Amino acid sequence: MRSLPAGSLLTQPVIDVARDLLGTTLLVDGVGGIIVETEAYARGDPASHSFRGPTARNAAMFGAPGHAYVYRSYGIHWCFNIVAGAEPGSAVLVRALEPTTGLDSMRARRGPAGPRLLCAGPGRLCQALGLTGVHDGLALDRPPFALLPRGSEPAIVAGPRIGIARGVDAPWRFGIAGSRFLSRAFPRSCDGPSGP
DNA sequence: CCGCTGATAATCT
DNA sequence: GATTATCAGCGGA
Repeated sequence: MRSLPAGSLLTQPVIDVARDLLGTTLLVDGVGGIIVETEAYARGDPASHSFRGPTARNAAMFGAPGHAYVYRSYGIHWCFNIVAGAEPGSAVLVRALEPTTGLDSMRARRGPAGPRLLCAGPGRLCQALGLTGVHDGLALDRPPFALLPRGSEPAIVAGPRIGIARGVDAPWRFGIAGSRFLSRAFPRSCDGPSGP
């Protein structure tokens, strides 16, 4: 199953790619769902792993767009990025999916959980889809990966990125407005029933 | 509902 | 030796 050629969408500025990936479907061995939350990490961005230049860990970030950058987080979890952007050293962290396919496989890996928490967060998402370091550097337009185009452009909300110590002012976290599958709510938005 | 804390290991200074 | 793009579990309001 082929989709989303690496040349077109993914070579725009990484901020744009982070927004354009919302609503697309990510599958790993046929298990996955709709991307509902992303974060952009740019070259020259103090929050990015690429900020201090290429290393063994971030090598994939300096490779071709359309490949995976997977790294271990806090010694426990994995985090999955889509290498993208007009410049090398940029990537989009995929933070949450709306699960649509292979829910049983996800529960088998994550344990019994409501659909809302299966892929809500970068660590949970990787556990549910079976993503690990072996996927680091792999191309996303061929198995086990599939990245399927979205239908129409969703309504998007933006806010500061989560869990970082530097670059906290950049509003480079993006989500589908009103999604129940986000890792956290967006601040100061009309997203949700109890808004101002 | 909210906030705090421990777990746990690669990576980098 | 410090830091880290996290999560589950717990306690309190």
